Amino acid sequence: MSKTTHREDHLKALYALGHSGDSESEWVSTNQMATHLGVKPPSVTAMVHVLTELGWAEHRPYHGARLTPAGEKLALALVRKHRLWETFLVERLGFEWDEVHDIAEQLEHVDSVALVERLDQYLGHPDVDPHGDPIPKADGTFRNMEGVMPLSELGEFECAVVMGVKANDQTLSAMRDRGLGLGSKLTKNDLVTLPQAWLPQLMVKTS
Amino acid sequence: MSKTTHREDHLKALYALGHSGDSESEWVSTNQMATHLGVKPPSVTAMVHVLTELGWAEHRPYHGARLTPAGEKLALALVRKHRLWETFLVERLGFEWDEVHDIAEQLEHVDSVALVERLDQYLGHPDVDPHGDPIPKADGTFRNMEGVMPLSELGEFECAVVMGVKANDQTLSAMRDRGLGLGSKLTKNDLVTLPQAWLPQLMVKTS
DNA sequence: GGTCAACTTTAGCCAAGACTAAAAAAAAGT
DNA sequence: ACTTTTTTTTAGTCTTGGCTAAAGTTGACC
Ligand SMILES: [Mn+2]
Ligand SMILES: [Mn+2]
Ligand SMILES: [Mn+2]
Ligand SMILES: [Mn+2]
Repeated sequence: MSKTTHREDHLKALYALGHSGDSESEWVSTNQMATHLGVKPPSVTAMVHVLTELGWAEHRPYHGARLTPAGEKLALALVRKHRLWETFLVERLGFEWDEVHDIAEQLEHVDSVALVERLDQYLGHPDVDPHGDPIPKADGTFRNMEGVMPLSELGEFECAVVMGVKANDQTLSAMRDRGLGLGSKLTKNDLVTLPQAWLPQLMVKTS
Repeated sequence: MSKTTHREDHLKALYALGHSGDSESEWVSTNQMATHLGVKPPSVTAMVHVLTELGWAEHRPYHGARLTPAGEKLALALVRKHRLWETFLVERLGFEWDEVHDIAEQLEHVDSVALVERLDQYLGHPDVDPHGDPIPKADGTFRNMEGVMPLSELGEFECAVVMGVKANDQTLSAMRDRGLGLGSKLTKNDLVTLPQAWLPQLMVKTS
């Protein structure tokens, strides 16, 4: 990878791991980063030092790292590109939702502001990507996602609609085989029928 | 750049420089490669050794390098990707023909066979890119381009049609300002009116 | 054929990012 | 509180692809 691509992957990892909860940006441990990126901890320490030097992250030794506001802005731009490309691949090229992540992982590093903005326009300024994840706008704002929660945390309900899904490609493929997709309607009965592992992965809204 | 991207750029350079004439693949000098790629000659020598080791090029020291059949196949796949992306950028995203080369230079390195084939289908299997250059098919065959020659080599003619153009972005932009594009009709008068430097760059066919 | 200029390769160095092994710090257990 | 385990950092090495400077080769020109 280019120097830039490398830094971008670490920024994205910091962003993804720091926002896994609903709370503010959390401190992310070196081990978490290493696991997420598929490298060894010393490599992460080195890159965190670089990001700190660039003003994109701050580092408390033996405690963790997190993005600065500047780093967060860059990370959001990457997430925006990733999700726009995924949308293009599914909406225009006819890929399935379990086939696009790895390709978007490469496309997100193409450097051209004009390209991102034209792509966004071409796709009609979509709000969410094929997995129901919100696409940040150019200014970094998000679509409001309130009322959406994991199926596992839903209490009493009559009917729920799938608004998104947090799963790897293999699980996404299996869900597709069962006819699950964005907009699918679920009933109480599905709580028992579906694989239990999927319940926290299916993001739903009552209807 | 990634290891792969680097090798690919050298393969493309060998291809481009080795096919500049109409003849078979020619030996390409180290200096030519270095100039083309914007690096110093020793760097080229090193990469040529790597490509030779991989069976993609052959090297006659102090004489030059050229692609093997295996290397040529890989180079053609890259040219295919580059030109398909350029076509997408112009036809679908509305870029001008002088804005797409640098972006395609990045997109061509995205690694996914399925992506290239779906893109080709999405674009309706185009024969030529926005600059009139033929797009190799998946099997490596080309559209026949006979009858096309530089305007400077055209003898007597009544009317010629622009079939392609060999120019950098700056020149392409200037041509666009003059209303020139693929399909533009030229008359004898243009031989005097147009900038003389453009005559060998405008590929035309008599009509 | 000898000389010289141009080109190419080799030799040796640097930067970036990976790794392993060892040291240091923090957390956990008793 | 003291020991032990886990996590993180540092130290040192490897790979890849840049570079400059020096040496080698080719070929052109007398
Ligand atoms: Mn990536
Ligand atoms: Mn997604
Ligand atoms: Mn390229
Ligand atoms: Mn082109």
